[in-house]
Amino acid sequence: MKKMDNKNFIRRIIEEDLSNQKHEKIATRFPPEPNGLMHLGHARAIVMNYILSKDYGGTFNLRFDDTNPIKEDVMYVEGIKRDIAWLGCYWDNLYYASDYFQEMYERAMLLVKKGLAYVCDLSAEEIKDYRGDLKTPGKNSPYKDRSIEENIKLFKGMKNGLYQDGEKVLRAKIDMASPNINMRDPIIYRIQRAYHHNTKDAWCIYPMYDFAHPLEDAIEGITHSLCSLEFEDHRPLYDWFVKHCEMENAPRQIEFGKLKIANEISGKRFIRKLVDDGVVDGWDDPRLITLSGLRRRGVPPLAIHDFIKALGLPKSEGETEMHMLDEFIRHRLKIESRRIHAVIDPIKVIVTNYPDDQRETLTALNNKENEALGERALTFSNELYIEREDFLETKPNKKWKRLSLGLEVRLMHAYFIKANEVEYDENNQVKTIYATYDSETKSGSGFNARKPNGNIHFVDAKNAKPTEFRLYESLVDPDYDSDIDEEAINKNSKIIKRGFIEGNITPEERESFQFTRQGYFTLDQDSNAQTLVFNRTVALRSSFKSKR
RNA sequence: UGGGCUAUAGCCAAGAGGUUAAGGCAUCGGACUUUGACUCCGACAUCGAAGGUUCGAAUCCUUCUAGCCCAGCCA
Repeated sequence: MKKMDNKNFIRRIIEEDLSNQKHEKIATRFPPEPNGLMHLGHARAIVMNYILSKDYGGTFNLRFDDTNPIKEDVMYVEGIKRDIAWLGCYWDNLYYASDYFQEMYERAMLLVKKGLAYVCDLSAEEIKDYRGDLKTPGKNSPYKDRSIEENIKLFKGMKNGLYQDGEKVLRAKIDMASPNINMRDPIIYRIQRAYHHNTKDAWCIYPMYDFAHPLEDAIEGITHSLCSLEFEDHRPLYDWFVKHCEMENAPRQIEFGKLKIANEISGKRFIRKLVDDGVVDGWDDPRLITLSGLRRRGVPPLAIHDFIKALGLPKSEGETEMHMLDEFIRHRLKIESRRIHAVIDPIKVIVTNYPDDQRETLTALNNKENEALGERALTFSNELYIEREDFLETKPNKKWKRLSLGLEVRLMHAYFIKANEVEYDENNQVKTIYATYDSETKSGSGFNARKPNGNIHFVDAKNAKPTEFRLYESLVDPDYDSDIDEEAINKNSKIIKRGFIEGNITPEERESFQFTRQGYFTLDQDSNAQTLVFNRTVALRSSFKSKR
């Protein structure tokens, strides 16, 4: 796969700003609200803000937008930091919106003193009524004309806890008839007595996003403030606050399309329900596209970077197929992982002409495309396991390049074996294959007198590690074509198989392997001394089905 | 039907009046192969529609059509 890194309109803007000397260096930020964990969709914003700052020699801040204490929790602060660090997007500065509460209050007071903000006593419901709707203009609040002095006193009172929650709000004085509803005297501060994870009980008023966000950006000297499309009609307000609050730096808000993945669940509320109902095994379930889920599944962070870069930063909103990420994952794992044998669904093979008390050790390269990964010892005896799907009693067609009765295949890194007889179990399933091997055909010997009917992998049954394989399929039924809801959940999205890997392999923590001919798998934290547990990260591509 | 956006192949996405309309994923051929993998070669679009401007339009104009977002004291 060739590399690609799409140019995008934001790069163009940045390059212009740099060449015009509008900015000497740029500053970006990722501003999550700590009310849930990050998923692949957020990765676009995280990676792009990070990459852009690095590519143009600027800075990248991580800033928690913690302006609503009733929804937020330190637990998410820690989780988000961990996930972003895992992605390798190291921040130059870590800030919290709450660091700026005092300055925000002062700037809001400035607005009051300039006659650009007022305290409104309308109830939440009345404010909604006065706001009008999409087609009808709003009406002015009866409190809009209070004197500046009164507003100063009232706003101070709000801050000092003189009023009940919800009793008053501070509003910007803009235009109740604006076709842009965001400009209809938006609320700047609300009264909310809630314990804040950072500021504790210092404040009983909290700023609203539309007011807080531009100030946060301006205070940090952010030059390019990227956000998603739904904030496009908030931009006039963003600019209004920067201007009227007399901020020194005027950041530019630029909107891009959110990254949506087809057939995946990303709503925080939905994920939480799946976690609570036990449909998935926590926020880090490998079937989820949360960053923690992807990590547990074994996705290399750089594959996510590759994916994000390939997608670019468009203004259109489509749904990207998961296949695309899969390909970037394989590409990253291909070189960096050891390639070993694992039999996921075993059938026993008895090699009748190999002495029962004999065992030999063969050597195999761990990755022929990356010899730095060294080699390993692989054992061979008269009892082996091969993959159930690698055997059919009679060759079904000329394309069949696996084992059948009377045919010879090469066991990779070992010998040719020929299947002679099968034994069935009570369910009429093949239980044991009796085969003979040919000592002339040892791998590496240069034997080429006969061509085998294919090459398959195996594990020495006398030296095999019991392993649980967790094979994941889409959590969402691919055939479900209406909007994703609970009906769409694929109940068989997690398939557990029990088999073996080579006995001489000792995986490292979270090591990713290529199990030859099958796919990439990563050691799961549920592994223990008796049984290894592997998550399938992604299967190898296969043209087998389409050729059959 | 108020305002703000979007529309290029099955899926993403470059493209800024003159290019054979990049590239990736997927698909389909073929070569190679001790992974039916990898790799390599090859195939695969007239740009939402209709008009217009121009010697020349995916790019400019007009009118349509379709989809998304906005009426939280959420972000």
